[in-house]
Amino acid sequence: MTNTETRELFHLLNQRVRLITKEVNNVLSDHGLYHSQWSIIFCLDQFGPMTQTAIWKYLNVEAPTVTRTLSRMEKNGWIIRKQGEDKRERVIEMTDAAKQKFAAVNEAVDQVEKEMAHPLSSEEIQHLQLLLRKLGATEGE
Amino acid sequence: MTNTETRELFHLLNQRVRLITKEVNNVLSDHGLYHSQWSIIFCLDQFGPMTQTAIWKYLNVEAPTVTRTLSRMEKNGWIIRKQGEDKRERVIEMTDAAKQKFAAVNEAVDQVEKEMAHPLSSEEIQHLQLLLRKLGATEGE
DNA sequence: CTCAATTATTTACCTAGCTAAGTAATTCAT
DNA sequence: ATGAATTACTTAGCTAGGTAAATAATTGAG
Repeated sequence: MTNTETRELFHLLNQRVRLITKEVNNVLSDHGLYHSQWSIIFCLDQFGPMTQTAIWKYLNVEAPTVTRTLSRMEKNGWIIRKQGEDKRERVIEMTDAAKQKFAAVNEAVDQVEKEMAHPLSSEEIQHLQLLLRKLGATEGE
Repeated sequence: MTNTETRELFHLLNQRVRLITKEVNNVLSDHGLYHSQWSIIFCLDQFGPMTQTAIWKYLNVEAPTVTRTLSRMEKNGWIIRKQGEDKRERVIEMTDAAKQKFAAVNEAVDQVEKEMAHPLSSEEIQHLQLLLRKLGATEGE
């Protein structure tokens, strides 16, 4: 019985995330970005230039994923990679073009996210966050 | 202010789903399956032989995604495709081998899911489902 | 100081979402 | 009954997760 509940929950989770990603990608396509590229831009805006490791650790993604996405973004003129003090590191910065576009994209994303979150009250959003944080939280978190 | 909350929420959602998928994939790898392949097997067990369209509609995924995944599963001996009455349709069935393995895999997945959901009470799971259903629910849903 | 271990990034190769466009079978309007 | 529209599925090509293994730079133990 409770197994069924759990199944449903995970099924629902997957569906929702796909739906949301799709929606966000759709909005971002007007700006020539994809969801995960945007998440990197957002990260860079928030923290300033940062190392690739810092990025993938923050996004909770594996290193090769970030390497690949950054390559695309570099090719498309969103970011540049500079060599760090430690010569193994590559420090990622937004290009001037990216900085100029940031506000508009941010606005658009806020818009969709607000729409999608609209059926929920502020308290519900907080509660949802709380429940999600509990879900799948093994010891080390 | 509320924008930040929303951002965090979507960020968290993505992270959780990735983490969960990873965990499930890890368990499934012992059985030679991946998460989305399992979701199809589960579907077939529940509803019996079904058409590809029925599958992708149920899973809320696009048709080509299912086509590809089914090809892999066919190659690996999990399913067979039979021609339907309507010759455009292909009816998908689990193989005998798949049916034999089903119980063990189901057990293993239940196990992980239960572990991951463990920090949540039954009420919390119900509530989480409710909140997720509200999220991103546009008119047509 | 030197060499083994660690760390940052990359490469290669899986799976799995997506869209756009194609093919074959069926349905439906005329 | 025929031809246009629809439907089921596929193919091609994109993004983005993941793991395993390679390379280059740094750290650290002796």
